[in-house]
Order: sequence, then C-alpha cells, then structure tokens
Amino acid sequence: MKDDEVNHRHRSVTSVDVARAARVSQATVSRAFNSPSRVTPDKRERVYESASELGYVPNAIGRSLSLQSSRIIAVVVPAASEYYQHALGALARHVIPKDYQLLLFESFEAEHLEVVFTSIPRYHVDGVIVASSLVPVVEVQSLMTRGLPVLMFNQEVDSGDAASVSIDNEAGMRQLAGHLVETGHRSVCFVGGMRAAGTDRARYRGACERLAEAGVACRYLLAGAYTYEAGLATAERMAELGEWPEAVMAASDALAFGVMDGLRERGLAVPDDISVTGFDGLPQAAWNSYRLTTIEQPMDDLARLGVETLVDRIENPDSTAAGHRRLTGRLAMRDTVADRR
Amino acid sequence: MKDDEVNHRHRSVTSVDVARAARVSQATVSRAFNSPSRVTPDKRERVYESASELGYVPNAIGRSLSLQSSRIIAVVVPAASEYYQHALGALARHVIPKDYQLLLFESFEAEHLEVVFTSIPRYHVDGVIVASSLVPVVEVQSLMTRGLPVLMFNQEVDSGDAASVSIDNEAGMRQLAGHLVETGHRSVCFVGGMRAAGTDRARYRGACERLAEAGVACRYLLAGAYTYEAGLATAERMAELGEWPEAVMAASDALAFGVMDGLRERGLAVPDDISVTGFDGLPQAAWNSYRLTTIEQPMDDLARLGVETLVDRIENPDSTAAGHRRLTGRLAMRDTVADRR
DNA sequence: ACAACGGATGAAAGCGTATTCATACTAAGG
DNA sequence: CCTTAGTATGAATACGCTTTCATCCGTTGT
Repeated sequence: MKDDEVNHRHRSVTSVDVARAARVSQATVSRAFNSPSRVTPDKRERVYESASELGYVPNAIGRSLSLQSSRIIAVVVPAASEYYQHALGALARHVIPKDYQLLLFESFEAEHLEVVFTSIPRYHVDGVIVASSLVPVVEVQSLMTRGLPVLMFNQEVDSGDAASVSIDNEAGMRQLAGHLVETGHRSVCFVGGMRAAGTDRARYRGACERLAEAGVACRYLLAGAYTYEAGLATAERMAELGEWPEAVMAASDALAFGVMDGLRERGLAVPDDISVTGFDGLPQAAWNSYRLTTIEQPMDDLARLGVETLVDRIENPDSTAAGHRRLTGRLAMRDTVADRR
Repeated sequence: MKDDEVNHRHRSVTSVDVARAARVSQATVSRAFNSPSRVTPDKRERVYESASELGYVPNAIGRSLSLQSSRIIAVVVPAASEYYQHALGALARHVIPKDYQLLLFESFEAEHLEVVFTSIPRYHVDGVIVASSLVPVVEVQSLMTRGLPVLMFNQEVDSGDAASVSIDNEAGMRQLAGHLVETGHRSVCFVGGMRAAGTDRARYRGACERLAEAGVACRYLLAGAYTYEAGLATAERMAELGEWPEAVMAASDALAFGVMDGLRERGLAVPDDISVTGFDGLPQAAWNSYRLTTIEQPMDDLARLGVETLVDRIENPDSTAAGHRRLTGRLAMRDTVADRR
C-alpha cells in the first residue's frame, strides 16, 4: 500500500489493476465497460465493484490509441470576438450529447494560424471546426487532405470539399436593406468590418444590390475591425465627411453599437435623425440602450446543424451529405429604424 | 501506393514510416525530433527530409501514452457567461507560450457537473482550471486526490490544497463602497447575483462593512443570476418596493447594465437621480451608453498568474508555491456615480 | 450419447511514441 | 598499437486500451 504512494506522481489505476482485483482478465474488464452484454453478470458485477473501489476510470488516451479515434473535435476560434464566443458556447453545448469534446485553438493572430493548423493533426482529433470568417478555405486544405473532416462555421464555402454552415448573409442584408427602402430611406452608409472576411463581402453585396434596385445611394466605409471601438471611430469619420446619410448599415452588431454611440455623442438621435442596423443578433442588441434592428443568427440551430454535419462526416466518411448548409436569419425589428415616409 | 488509399480511412504517417524512408530506426526518428543533438547531422537531415516528404507530424496521443502526460489542461467554464468567456479567451492566450492546450468542458447545468468531473480524469489531462464561481472546492476534491493539479479561477479558496487566483473581491467592493460614501450617498441597495457564488458573499461583505462603518443603510436584493435580464427584473422589483435608494451596487457589470436600463426605463436618470456601480470591468462598461463606474479585473494578469501557478504545480508536483494568489482590482471611475455632497 | 454449435473468457497483438539497454563504433590517451 | 571512455544507433519494452483469435465450457439436436 505504501509502495503505491511512494512515487511522487500517482500511477493511475488501470484496467489491469481492476482485472487483478476482480480476478478476471484485462480483456474482460474492457468488455465489461464497452459491451456489458458480452460478460456474465457475476463477473460484470465483480468488475464494477473493483473498479469503483479502486476509483478506476478508463484512460481515454489508451482508448484513442487503440480505436484510432479520440472523440475530440478541434475548434479554431478567435476568443476575443463576442460573436464567436457565443458560437463557441453553442457548439460546446451541442457536442456533449454526441459525446465529443472540444479542444480549443485560439486564432487571435493571423501569423499564429499556421502553427495552429500544423499542430492540430498532432492531436489526432476526429474533426475540426473552424469558426472564424478570416480563415480562408485554402488554409484548411492540408487538414482535409489528411482525411480530417472540417467544418467551416459562419462561412459560405462553395467548394464541396469542406462542410460549412452559416446563415444566408446576402439574403439577410438584402432583407435589412429592403426594410430601409420600405421605410423610405434615401441614402445609406454601409460600414464594413474587414475586407478579408467572406461574410463582409456577402453582406455588402446583399445591401448594395437591394439598395441599387430601389435607386438608393450606398456608400461603403471600412471600419477595419468588427469591434465597438471601430464603430465609434467610423462614426467620427462620418462626421468628418460632413453630411449624414439617412441610415447606417453596420456589418455587425458590435460595429453598430459603436456607430450608435458615436452618433449620439455628436447629438444625433437614433433613429429620429439617423437609422442604424446591425447584423448577428448579439444579446446586447436587445438591451434597452440599443434596441437594435438587426438580423438574428439562429445560433443554436447553426451549432446543432454544424455539429450534426461534422459528426455525420466523421462517422460515415463517404457520406454524401450536402457540403454547405445555409439557414436564414430572422429580421428583428426593434427601435433603430425610423419610418421616413 | 494504391493500397494505402484503399482503406477509406487514411492510416496516418507514423514515425515507423519515416524511419523506413530515412533508413534509420524508429528510435532515431523520435530522437531527431525530441533531442536533435543526440543524432548525427546527416541522419537528422535524412529524417527531417523524409518526414516533410511524407507529411509526418508526431502523434500526440502516442506521445501522451508514452510520457504519461498529455500537455492538455481541462477548463471547466460556463460558456454562457460574458465574464467567463473573457476569462477563457485570456486563459487560451496564456496557455500557448507554455505549450499546453485547453480541453473545454461546458458547465452550464449544475447537474451536469458531476458528469464533467468524472469524465475529466479519463483524458489524463495534466491539470484542471475551474473557472466558475458556482463550483465549490469539494466538487474538485476527487480530482485532487487523483493527484491532478487544480486551479480555481475567480474564486478565493482558503484550503491550501487547490491553487486559486482571483482579485480581492471584498477589498474591491469596499473601495467602491468607499467611493459612494465619499461622494455623499446615504442609502444603498446591493444587488446580488446568486447566493451560492463565493464571490457574491465576499463582494456583499465588502460593501456591507464599508457602508456600515459610515453608517449608510444597505439593503440586499437577490437577482438570482448574473445577467442583464436579472438586473432588469431587479430594477422592476425596486420600483415595486416604492422608494429608491441613492445608489445601487450591482454584484457584476452584467447586472448593473440591466439595472441601469431598468431605471432609465422608469424615467430615472443615472447618475443624477440614482448612482449605479458594477463589478468586473467588462468591455461594455466602457461603452458610451453606460460609462459604468466599476472595479476592473486585470483579466490578463489573472490569466497569466493562473496559468503560471498551475503549470508550476504540474511541472514540480511538490512545489511549495502559495495556494491562493490574489490581485487587486482597479477602480474605474466613470459616469454612473454622482457627487451628492 | 455424441456431434455440433455458440457463448464466455484469456492470451496476445496491435495502436504510435519515448526510452532503456545493449552493441557497434569513434576518438582520445597511454 | 592497444585500452578506455564516450557516442551513435537499433532492438526491445512500456504506456493503457480494444479486439481478434483460440480455447474451453455448456447446451442443444439427433
């Protein structure tokens, strides 16, 4: 007994220990846990008893090595972003019932990405979720050629190779633009986040086209980031430009909050003087201080669908399941768009 | 060549494959990567060349099994909470330079916790970070008896067994209360989040004591959660109670935002009619619409310190490093506290 | 009563790596 | 030139698990 303790690092209890205690073979212990029906009840009981006495828990590492599958999914996410934090939470919840775990890879710096993508295969994860609109598909190509199922979250990918889920960004923004048109807005400023983001282009296209159809002028301003601060700074730039549009369409809610506060700071009332719209449907959009009209992403459905798609690809590798799944966002009409008719 | 492809599931490239290609033993391949100086330059080069040709990356699972250490840290976090999302991001960043990865365990439901804590040991992680004020130390006892280093994040633990980092909640709230006293507030309502949270008690104690010292009345209201909605609802309850205090001290920023919006909804001006304070220093506290006076947690320092402490315990198990590390929050004076003198 | 069958079980082989141990070798020192 | 110390290397083993394979039962059908 004392001998066990003498190694400063506890040697953990293994199936061999349990086997010895229960006077069965190690194979039987394994079977008792993984296919109980294949072990006679009396031995099974003996195994369970010894196991709980010794505090045995199966070692997932050994299991992974043997099964050639870890039941772990890598998720690449920029942990600084509000939106992706919500996505991460939703993904974490939906992965549980499927009995997978998430291994976190932070993608806060673009230069760091390469390191991330080379280190993912080390962990022999069963799949990868890339939740970041700044990671182009080519970056994950190396993972896919390794036979690793990849899911692009919040990115519309056309190549049938990688799976992806997102809402229809273009349609969403189009709907939002339509709402502005219908409420009589005659000039719009679109505030983009980052040119590199695929979502940004789709959203701008949606706004642009719908506005053009109605003959409404649309100016593009690049904030440079999807943050409150960038929105605030953009409002300042708009002030410098001298003339205010009747509405500002921000490429994301975070930007919209900044824009709104920047406008208010300058004495403009939202929506009376100027309308503002967002995109994403962050919880804060519903807060009283903003009550932002925006497109709500059905985060829960997106996460569920994404996890289902990925798990399907993991478990039947030659599944013919569709590559890109696209949901539609919901137009949440709140109080930041005025009726100007 | 074709034979390799025939198994629908790619067999991944192993050190044995590299060894064969480089005409050396598998042991040499391992050495070439882990202690290059122990391999002659020419063979080393051959190994690297074959490795990159075949696209070999060392398998961390096999490595873990052999080394009895996975370089993975489990992190238990309620992914729905704004505060802990930031904490998670900070932890993820600080774990990278130490060369560890985070395995995510969502703790959104209390009943789910037991499952979480029994499944953590399976993964043979090297350490555990519990980032949730709702998990009492006793819950993690089973992990620690297994010899697993545990860090309680944002929790002040007195038992020397588990490591922990947090700011000094009591002192922080005391400072905030002092600020209210000095600015002449004569009645305060403290809005708590959840009784079960250790941080809640410490924060209330800090406020209570400091206010009592100055003879200021302090009423306690329990919101029931650390959310905007709970804050909003609490403002409603305060309205029902009929008389307004001169200041509301919320136990967290999220609560404070809700309280502020609830008060404003009822026509009260913050801070002219009623002052509000928060706690945590979320990014939104700096937003123009709130400009909340609050205690800012030095999240980056907390995460760094936490990771350092845990990694230290992992790497020298009989380290005598102090159990609880406590930083001090910074009083961020913004615009939600009026001077009533 | 005996053959044939099927279910329970243990022995053993892998999964991919790090490391110990033994061996072949090189270089230095006398 | 021979011994010795030291280095580079390969063979073999351990890590904890799942699974195949072979064996030993007991049971059923004839």
